[in-house]
Amino acid sequence: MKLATWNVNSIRQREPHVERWLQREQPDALLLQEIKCEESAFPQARFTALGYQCVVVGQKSYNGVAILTRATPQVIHRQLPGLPDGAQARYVEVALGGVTIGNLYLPNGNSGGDAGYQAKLDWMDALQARAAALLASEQDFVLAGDFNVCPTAADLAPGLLSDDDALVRPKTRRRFRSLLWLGLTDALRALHPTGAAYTFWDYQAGCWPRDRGLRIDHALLSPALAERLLSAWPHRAERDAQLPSDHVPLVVTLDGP
DNA sequence: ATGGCACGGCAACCGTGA
Repeated sequence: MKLATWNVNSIRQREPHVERWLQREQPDALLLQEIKCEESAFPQARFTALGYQCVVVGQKSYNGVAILTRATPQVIHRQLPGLPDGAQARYVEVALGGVTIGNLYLPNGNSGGDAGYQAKLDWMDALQARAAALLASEQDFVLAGDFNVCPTAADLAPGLLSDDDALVRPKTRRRFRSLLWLGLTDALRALHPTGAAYTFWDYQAGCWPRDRGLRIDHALLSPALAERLLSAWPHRAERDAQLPSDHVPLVVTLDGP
């Protein structure tokens, strides 16, 4: 099974990139974040022409997530349980081939002052509760997407962010660690315990040519799935495309169908 | 030491991103 997560920073701008990548890589599931449109504006026909079905949770202008799959998925949730009604379009969960797949776009937390940061922490608490419920149900599952968390100092270029940035603040990192302590496996770090493995480079200040990036896109695996883990790595070459997203795909392969 | 960008949106800059 081959899965990938990719924050595309507008699907309408990145549709050709996604189409090329799908044709070349043929994943079983592609999790998209920041589609930045409502479901009616999602270029679904382009992907169905390539043999992919789309589950889209969108909103105008901001956020938005989608899951593209070759087989027919069962939709489980269209928003993260435990959040207020009318929440932003940041979560979609499906079942596919015996695996529950949660696709998430966690709030950045740097806008909106203290309340904005608290909303990020609340979102992480709801994610923790969802992970605990999935573990209790003994399903195989993966929670993947743009977490907007640099888990450790190895996950950002030195000096790139200040200590009070919402991506690295202690409460942010503590909540990410809590997910791991539940028994989830950070797929990339399980196979590549040290060193940089960035998934994002800012458009500004020559970050990409100087390789000053962040590892903020992650895939967390339930225990039985972690035992099937074969590979996990960012597709850095996508950052060199014409008019690229500022994120690249994180690709995970698992033994078995 | 610091810094230069991109996207959507009832339409001229602004909120947001990270």
